[in-house]
Amino acid sequence: MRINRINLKKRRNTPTKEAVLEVLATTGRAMSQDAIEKKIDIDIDRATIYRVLNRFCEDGVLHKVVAENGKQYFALCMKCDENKRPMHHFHFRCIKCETIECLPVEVNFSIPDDYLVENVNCVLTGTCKECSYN
Amino acid sequence: MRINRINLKKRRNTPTKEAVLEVLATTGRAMSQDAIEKKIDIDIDRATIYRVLNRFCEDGVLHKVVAENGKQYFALCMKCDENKRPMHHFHFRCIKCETIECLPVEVNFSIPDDYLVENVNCVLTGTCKECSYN
DNA sequence: CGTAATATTGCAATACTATCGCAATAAATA
DNA sequence: TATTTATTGCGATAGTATTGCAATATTACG
Repeated sequence: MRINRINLKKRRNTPTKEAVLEVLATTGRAMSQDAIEKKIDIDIDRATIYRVLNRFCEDGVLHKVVAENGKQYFALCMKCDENKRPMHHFHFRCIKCETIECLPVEVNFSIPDDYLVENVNCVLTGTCKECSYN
Repeated sequence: MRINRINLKKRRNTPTKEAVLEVLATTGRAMSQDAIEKKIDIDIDRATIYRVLNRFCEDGVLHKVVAENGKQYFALCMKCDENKRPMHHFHFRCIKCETIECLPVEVNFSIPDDYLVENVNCVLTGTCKECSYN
C-alpha cells in the first residue's frame, strides 16, 4: 500500500491534464507554459495550464526548472525508467531551438552540513547538439 | 597595455555606480535590484540600478545569477583575490534570510563536445548556515 | 441512473520583474 | 568654460505567473 503523505488532495482526470502530459511525453523535453499551449490542439486557458503544471509538480509527476531567462520549464520525472535520470540533473537550454532538455548528467556538490538544501536548479545555456551543426 | 575587446564604450564614474559597488562589496553577497536599492542611502531609480548592474556585467565586474524564483541576482566577480572563486560556482539562496551567496564550490559537468555551453546557472535553495541554527 | 460534493476551468484582474524611449542632467575632455 | 555624450529619471511597456470568483465538469454514492 502506497501512501502519498505529501499531497492528500483528490485529483480528477481531465482532458487538459491528459493533453499536457501527452505533449511532455512526446517531446521528451522541459517545456514552458506557452510552448505547451502551442503544442496542444484544444484551446486551454493559460492559468489552467499553470495550475495543472504546478499540481503535477506537487504530485511528483513533473519537475520544474527556471532558466536564466527567468522562465519556468516543466519536464516529466523519469523515476522508474530505463532512461533513468539522476535525482538532480543538469538541464540544457538551447538558445537556437529554444528548447530545454534534461541531461543525464548528475549534479554533484559538497557543502557543509549546516546548509539545508531543498532545491537544485542547474541550467546550462548555449547551442545544443542538433543546432550546433546548423 | 590592456585592451578590453568586449566592450569599447566609455564609462563614467557616478555616485550610483559607487554606491552599488560599495553595497555589493560590503555584503559580499549576490543581491537583487530591490535589495540593493534598499541598502543604498541615496535615492536611485529602479531602471538606473538595472542599467548600472547590466553594464557592470558587460564589463566583467559583476556576474548575474537567476534563481528559481525567477529573480536576477548580481555579485562581484572575484577574479584576482585570495577569496578566489571558481569560474563557474554554485550559488546558495536562503529562503529564510532571502540572500544569495556565492559558494566556493565549482560546478563540474561533462557533456558531449557538440554542445556549446555559453552560460552556467546553478543555484541551490534552502536554509543557510546561519539560519539553520535559528 | 441521478444527484450531491467538490475539483477543475475560464476569464479578468492583478502582482511582479525587468526593459525601453526620450528628454534632462552630469561627467570627462579639450 | 564649452562641448560631447554617457548617464539618469520618469513614465510607459513587455513579459511571466498567480489569484479570485463564478461556472463547469468529474467523481462518488445512494
